[in-house]
Amino acid sequence: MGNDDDAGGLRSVSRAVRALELIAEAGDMGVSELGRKLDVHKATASRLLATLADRGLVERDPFSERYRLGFGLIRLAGAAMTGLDLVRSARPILEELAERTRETVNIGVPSGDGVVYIDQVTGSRAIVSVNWVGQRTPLHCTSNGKVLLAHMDDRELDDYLSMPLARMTPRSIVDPTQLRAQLDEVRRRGWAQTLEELEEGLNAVAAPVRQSDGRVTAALSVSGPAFRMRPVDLPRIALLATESALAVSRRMGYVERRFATG
Amino acid sequence: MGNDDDAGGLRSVSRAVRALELIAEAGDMGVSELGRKLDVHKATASRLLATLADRGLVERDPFSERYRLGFGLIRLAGAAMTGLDLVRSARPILEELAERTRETVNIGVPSGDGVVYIDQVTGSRAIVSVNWVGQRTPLHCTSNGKVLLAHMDDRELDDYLSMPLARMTPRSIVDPTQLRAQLDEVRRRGWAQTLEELEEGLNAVAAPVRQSDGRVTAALSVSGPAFRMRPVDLPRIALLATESALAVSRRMGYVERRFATG
DNA sequence: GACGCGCGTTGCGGATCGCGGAACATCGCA
DNA sequence: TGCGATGTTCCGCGATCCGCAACGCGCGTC
Repeated sequence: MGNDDDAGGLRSVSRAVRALELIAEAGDMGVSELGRKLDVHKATASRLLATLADRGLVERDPFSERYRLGFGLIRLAGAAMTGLDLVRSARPILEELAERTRETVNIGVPSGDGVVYIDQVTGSRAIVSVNWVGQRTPLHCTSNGKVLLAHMDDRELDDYLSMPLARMTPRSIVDPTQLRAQLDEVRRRGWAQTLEELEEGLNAVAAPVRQSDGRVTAALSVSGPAFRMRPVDLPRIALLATESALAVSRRMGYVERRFATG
Repeated sequence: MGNDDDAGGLRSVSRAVRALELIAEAGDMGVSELGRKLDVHKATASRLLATLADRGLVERDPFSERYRLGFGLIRLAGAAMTGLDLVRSARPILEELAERTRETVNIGVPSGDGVVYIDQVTGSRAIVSVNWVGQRTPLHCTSNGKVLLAHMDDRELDDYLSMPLARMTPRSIVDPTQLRAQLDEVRRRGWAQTLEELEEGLNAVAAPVRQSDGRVTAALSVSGPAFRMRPVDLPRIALLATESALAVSRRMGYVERRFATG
């Protein structure tokens, strides 16, 4: 899913990034295997991996001799996160929200045709804490994703809906018309919800985070098990999420307008 | 610090990674500036950044027009972390340790001439939770680092100690002889401590995590404010940390030997 | 043990791709 | 308006990196 082919740009660099993505998807990779997937000679793949390993972006398992993503990436990502003022500004607010709701709080941004979680705070009631940071999930079956879709340009939204929507669970919304109706509601009331649409037993609500120019560039969600986050509970939780999202937006320099619509 | 020059390998790829590291250090960067630091023509830097941006590893601030690290890196790092069995295995144990000590727990691995934290669980008493994941800190003034140094090959250790040790606080150990004595103690009693050597007011203890072959490849630490983690408290906390580290080691396939020394 | 098959790593020569220079557009500033 | 700095695009040439092939290695089979 999301094989964005080979875009333009410097060839080896492009190829290197592609290699990293492939390894990320597969978990690990051998030289010849990478060569086949990149459609290059295995000698080329070998040299590429050697370079990446030299720089610490990949490393080889001592036993299987296969390549995996390396710690260098984690270091770079750490710098990326601290460099992103969004994470910096949002952190304390996410923590407060996690404390108030006692559930897991995530903040995500659009990336490709999905949403990537860039930070997470685990609530005290979370039984098993899955770390979603860095994960990419589909837009149409996550609450964060619905928020982002709801505030997307019409053209982009049309593009997205022109592709078939993946069914992750029986309750995933895969009908574009139905999804559009939901997105209208999201815009109207200011928050989105998902009811076991990504994973069975997992509900969530999300609210938009705005940049200083008012554009929605991120979304903030509270998610938890369906038995604790029943549909009847969601409006209350969503209110807290909306407040927090607004607080983050303010930190990003957003000031509310007094226009009724935006 | 740690400008590892231009190592071998494919040129543009090497250069691209170098560029990412430079941007990580500086926070953000312009085209010409990068060109100067990489010692290439600005046209080259422009193309390089365009390619990286195309692939999502960097992105440009809409206003300042300067480049920053992008979300693509976070996505890759997320995959790297879930791919690393160390993080997977350690997570629940870190959480248990954080709950028992109510302080912040980190796990780190050596990278270059420092230690990189690859995962962290924030304890409930942590006042302000700094996210260290992805950060690189010097070996000689962190408890994790001391553990790693203590179990390093003699040659590597000599190399490290041949360079001057940075003084981060007044209490940093910068005398190689004194540090060696501490490392002996770390090996003997099985855990390391730092007393406000990295940051004033911050104490920590750490214990070694071993791979299946017995080599120490990571370290696990508990850190907190000096007034809660007084020197007299450290042995008790270190005992917990050592137990947890051993539990992680076992999950990695390590079985204790009955030899007195190793 | 010989053989075939797959993996990964090195030389090597030659085509390709990317580098550097230059020109151009833009912006801020005096 | 001129100046300096930044960033992008075009073009020709040459270093670089690719594909080939050969080699070493491990594994299973005949």
